[in-house]
Amino acid sequence: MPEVTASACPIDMESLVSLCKRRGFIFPSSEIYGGLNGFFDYGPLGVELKNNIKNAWWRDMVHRRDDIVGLDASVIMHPKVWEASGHLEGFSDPMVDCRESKMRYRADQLFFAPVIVAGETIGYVSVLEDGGMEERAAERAHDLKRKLGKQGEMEPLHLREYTEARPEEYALIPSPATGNPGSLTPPRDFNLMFQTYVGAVREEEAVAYLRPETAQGIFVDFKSVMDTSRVKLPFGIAQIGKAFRNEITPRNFIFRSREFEQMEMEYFIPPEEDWQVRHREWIDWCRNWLVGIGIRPELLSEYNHPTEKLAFYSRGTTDIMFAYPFGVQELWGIAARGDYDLRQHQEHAGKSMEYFDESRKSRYLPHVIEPALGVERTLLAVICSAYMQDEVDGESRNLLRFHPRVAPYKVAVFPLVKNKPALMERADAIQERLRRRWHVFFDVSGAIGRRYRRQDEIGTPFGVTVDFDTVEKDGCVTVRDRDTTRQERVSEDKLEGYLAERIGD
RNA sequence: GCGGGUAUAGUUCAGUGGUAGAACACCAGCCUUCCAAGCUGGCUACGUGAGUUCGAUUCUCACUACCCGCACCA
Repeated sequence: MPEVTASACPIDMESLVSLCKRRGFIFPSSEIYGGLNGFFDYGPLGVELKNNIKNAWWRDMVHRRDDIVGLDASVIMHPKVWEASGHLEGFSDPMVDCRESKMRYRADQLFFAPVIVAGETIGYVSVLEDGGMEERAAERAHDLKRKLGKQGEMEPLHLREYTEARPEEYALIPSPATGNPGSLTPPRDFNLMFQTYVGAVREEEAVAYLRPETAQGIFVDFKSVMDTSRVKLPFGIAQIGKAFRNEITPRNFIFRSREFEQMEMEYFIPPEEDWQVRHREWIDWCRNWLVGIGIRPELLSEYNHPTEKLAFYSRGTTDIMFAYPFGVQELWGIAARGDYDLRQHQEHAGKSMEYFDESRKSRYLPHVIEPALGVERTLLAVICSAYMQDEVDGESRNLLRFHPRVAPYKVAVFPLVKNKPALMERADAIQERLRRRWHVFFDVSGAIGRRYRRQDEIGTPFGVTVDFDTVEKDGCVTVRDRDTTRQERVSEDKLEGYLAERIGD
């Protein structure tokens, strides 16, 4: 299989951002006040596209399966949820900057050790974490000893994380970039959770957090759902909702923003079931779903997290990647999380999270497979997949070939000309009727060709034109196809059925 | 967070120390019998805040946002 690269993406970043703004898909947040880094607004077309993506996911994930139920938990939850989940502790990365070289490192990936020769500390060495760091640290220690002309036996190096350095040691540890001590800052915490206060009084006890992921709502409500929904293992709980992360550097348009929306599902399975089989099933399901809403399969790839780099609670994670204009990046993460989350909440809350298995007459904590997908990342992938330029009769044409399921407008209705009342009335009656079922765009101004092109650019799959024959002769309208520009005469009473067949849902 | 670049109309771009122009787009009217036609008219901009100056969109500084690279992304 050929490697998927960003250059495969049919649109560059600048054109993409410009198109989104120009056509009313996405605006910078609070633009009249200068904008706000990491936040975005969705315009008339953007909100339709976004809702269509969410609805498609919900229908396929919840309505069209008998083993998954839905949930909508609150954004702000008890602060202890985030203690139990590990986000309060682990969602922050201590960072260290080198003031001289302007390099930045994660403090837990920077290791240091004092060099002790003949009982005297002659200096420090530092290395970045990797397989050969022990050897490199030893080399540097010997270099240091030689440089200072010290004699005597060197004690074995004891490497420690920079996070464990004592304050008086910060100035003594050399920067890995320059080799000189004195330029490293103390480790600084970046907590990615937004803080707020519950109630009008701003005091410590009132501190709460905006959720950084929707998944914890599912784990916390696991028992309630189980007790009320007559679900039996294996089963899943799905949720769509906003999440917030105070990212250090939001980048790449809506790809990494501070306020975003997740579509997450936790699929609970018996602990002894072969999780790898389930995991694979879900990866395939997710990939098929993406292709089904119009994402181009040749822009998708998979990335398996190497076992040694997995988060401690994860047994295996596969990302479905997409070739965005700015690189091949994670779109959908499918993680096997074991029973970590339920176990944590069981311990912290002191409430049993166990499932009683009727068939085995035993109690246990289920394990979980978690497919987690960002709505905005999906939306971006949908636009990138749909974008194309082609040529019609020598004229270049921009179009978005949205799958009808996600297209903001499903059909546009036009009177061929607007200065003939008979055509106007008939077209108006048709749009009224179609509007009961679909989102319809009604456009009377300009030449008919221009109106077709306008719809091409916003991805409306079908155009319906009322002409003189419609009114005077055969009662048929012209249905024009966005992708092929081909036209077909369809009798007015068959129109709705004709469109329904092609739009689906 | 660091370095570099950018900021003028909805978009893409001109331009000036003395109140800004084009193209396309958009709106209205006329015309128009199926792929961005034509004519007429119209709307809309110097990112924000200071400073220098008689006067700043233009020069200076700060801020904000965006783009590229680095770093980061439990």
